[in-house]
Amino acid sequence: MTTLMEEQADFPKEITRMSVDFDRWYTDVVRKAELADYSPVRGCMVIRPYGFAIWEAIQRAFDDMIKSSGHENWYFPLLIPEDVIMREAEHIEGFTPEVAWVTEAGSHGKLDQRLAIRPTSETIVGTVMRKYIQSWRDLPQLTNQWCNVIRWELRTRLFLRTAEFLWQEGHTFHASADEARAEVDLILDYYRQIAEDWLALPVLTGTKSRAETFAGAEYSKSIEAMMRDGYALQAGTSHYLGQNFSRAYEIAFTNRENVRELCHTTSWGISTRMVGGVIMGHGDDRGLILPPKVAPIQVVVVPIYRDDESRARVDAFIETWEAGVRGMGVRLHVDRRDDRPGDKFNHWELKGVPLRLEVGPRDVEARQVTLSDRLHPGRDEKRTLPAMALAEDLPHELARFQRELLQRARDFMAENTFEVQTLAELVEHFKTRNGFVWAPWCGDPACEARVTEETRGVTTRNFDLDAAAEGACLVDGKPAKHRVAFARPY
RNA sequence: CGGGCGGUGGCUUAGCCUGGCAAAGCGCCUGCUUUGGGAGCAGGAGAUCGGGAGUUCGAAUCUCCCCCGCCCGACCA
Repeated sequence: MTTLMEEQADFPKEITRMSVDFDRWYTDVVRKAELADYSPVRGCMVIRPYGFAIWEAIQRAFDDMIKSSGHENWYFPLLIPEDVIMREAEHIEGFTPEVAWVTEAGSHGKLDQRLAIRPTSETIVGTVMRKYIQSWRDLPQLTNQWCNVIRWELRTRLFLRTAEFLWQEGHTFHASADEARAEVDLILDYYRQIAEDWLALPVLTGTKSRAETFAGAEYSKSIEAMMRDGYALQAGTSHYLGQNFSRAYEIAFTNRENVRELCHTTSWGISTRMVGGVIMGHGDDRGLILPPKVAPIQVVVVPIYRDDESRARVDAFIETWEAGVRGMGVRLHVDRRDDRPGDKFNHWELKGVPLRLEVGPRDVEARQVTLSDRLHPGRDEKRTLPAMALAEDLPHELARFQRELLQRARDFMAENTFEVQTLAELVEHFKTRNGFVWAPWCGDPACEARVTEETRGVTTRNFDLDAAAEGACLVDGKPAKHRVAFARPY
């Protein structure tokens, strides 16, 4: 009884503990950390400044990457005429269940032709780009747009699956298949870098099975991250579309030999879902843990004082080093609210701020600050740093935190990655735990479907095309073509 | 889209079965006191009880329709 109460007292009272109910933990954290909230519109969310700032950091990082390789930002229309979106059969078949349509408009009344609200833009981009591409000299065209899309999802969750979400969608047009395939790999590696270097989330990179491939693509590749509950999150996809779309939209060019050829195209995207990945990939029972590189606030300062006099002394002390620290590019916030320190500690831990500096009269005396680390929140693990070296030390502490967070996630992924040879072993595994499970697979969609059926929801995530497969398919025993990762997906 | 549950000040909820002045804790505002891990006292503001229709002298409460959310299932490039 006492133990239970003490234990509970040690954790935020406003969020459900992860170990009790992961889904509720997630929703509680998203809302109480002020990342996002529900809206009056079914399945659509409001992204609040603290959550949007994380997305903005991801945007900046990725935008810089693609600009460095010659990609350009465009904007294409939100509304896509029905005849345009319908032209690629396989594509529209895949999307039809989720497309929202505009059928009437203001005083105009019913429209002659329905307009789809973009669920993705391959069709409109192809239709538009067709007129800018005539010669091999016009290629490659490396386009990207940052926008919103609508997919009428039946079950929604904040950030992870919403009816409207924000993303970037890249659409590129190439003269050869090899060049387009290389583009797919380049972008996939950018996505890996965003995940690992910025979000501190290790990922599996590989090719999707036929069943998991984008509608209309020749093949799709993805990055898959592991969440703290062992579920997989597809956090980015890069597709080789072959000539499927250029055939349907007549996107052709005249080559060096004066022969007309169809373009080879790609498309790729990451979305606000990545913010969900950060939350579920790093969080704990106290709330969020944010990677310094994308944290809206990297260091929070909590002044501690007894009276007006000590308050003035503490403030003056903070001012002696605050500008210097900011000058090093550190996103610092001084919490001067008239609340008690304990309140502030819990508040900023819930919001996942990497580092906290506690500054009280004792620190002022010693010309130092007390450092508390979100990865080691215990009272016993606080350290002190000399104030005069803060501008130098804090960037190092943040870099250390970033490394440690990535290592922690890597360790977690390693501890939750397994290997099996048979369907029976795989089914047994998923009865008691989650994680990534590698197994040999013959490539037959029927075998894949069988796994999903017997495990009630486990699917293939991706596989390395170049890796040699050994052994017999876990389902039908035929020679394995791939070593594929299975997991429960979000 | 099917089955189940829920929506009451900013938040968490009680009240609903059995119709009769809308209530508590937290948060918010003011003052005092306090401040090194979620303080205390005093006073105050804040709700057309998710929306609409109906039954009734009277509806948060009963009936019907709709909206939003949660859980389970189906679906998910």
